[in-house]
Amino acid sequence: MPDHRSPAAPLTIGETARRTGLSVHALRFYEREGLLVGPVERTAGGRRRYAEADVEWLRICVRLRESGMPLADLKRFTGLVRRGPGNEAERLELLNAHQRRVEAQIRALEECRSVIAWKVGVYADHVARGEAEGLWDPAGPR
Amino acid sequence: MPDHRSPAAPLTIGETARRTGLSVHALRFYEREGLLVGPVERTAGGRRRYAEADVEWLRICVRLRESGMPLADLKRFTGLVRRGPGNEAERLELLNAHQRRVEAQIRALEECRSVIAWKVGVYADHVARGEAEGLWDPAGPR
DNA sequence: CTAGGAACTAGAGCGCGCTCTAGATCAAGC
DNA sequence: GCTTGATCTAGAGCGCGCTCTAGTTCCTAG
Repeated sequence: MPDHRSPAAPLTIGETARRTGLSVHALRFYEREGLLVGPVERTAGGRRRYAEADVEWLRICVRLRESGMPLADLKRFTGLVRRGPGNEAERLELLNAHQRRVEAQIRALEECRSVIAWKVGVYADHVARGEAEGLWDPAGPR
Repeated sequence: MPDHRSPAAPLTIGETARRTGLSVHALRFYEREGLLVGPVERTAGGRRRYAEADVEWLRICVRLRESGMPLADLKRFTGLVRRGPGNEAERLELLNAHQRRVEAQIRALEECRSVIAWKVGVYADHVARGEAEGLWDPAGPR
């Protein structure tokens, strides 16, 4: 079965920035830091040309970063991937650990949310009462 | 046996740190930054004595911080509270805005979680297959 | 009285993750 | 050729939120 998709024209750094949500600066920074699996291609004039695979990898990086993975861990993970097949178990372990952290984060945020919601309730009540009665409790809620 | 509850014996900075989860350093820092509603009491010798109300306020601060509120916003909120009754609507607005951000954060994290879960699935599959067959796809998943 | 730990102040320092600068080069359109 | 804007490199700088230092003072126990 033939592949209908075009051979994915390489992207400039600007286009890659737009597609990943990273800044151009950040893209160069990530590269310097070794957060890309393979070396990025260059034009004769020295400009970077990103392949689709690079963009996909970067999108995963963005997710990992968004969810709080430190650059150091991301670097470790990238290193494993760069070293090629054979260490999938290790990669899995790393991702699993991160996943657990993400879940903990979500739980923590949900708790915060409920505390804030309670506080919002207190104020909403207070405001409603105030508007109704034009009277504030001098020792009201903080 | 001393009563840790009622007339709420004032707490040392160390005890307050333990109860709020903030460091002693952070407590002093917060005070300098004007993140406390009222001035903290002092002993004759100049040591801080925190009241229960301070601890409660700090616990809210911790939740707000944990959920990503910048110190600057926290400071604004504290300012409103310090100015006393009359600006509850403004406080409510601030908290509501933050609540929306928290919800957005949770949604974002949940999306990350699902991306990561997918990736974990890919690897888990890979590892299982590899253990079963002792064979790795040279162009396997990143 | 003495020792040891907790707390005090003012201010410097730090870790993270970019972000920005400077000065040069490249590439596309007129 | 010239202009304009994107990109290049190496490295400095920054914003945030604490954290740590130095040198001193307080307080409690023995």
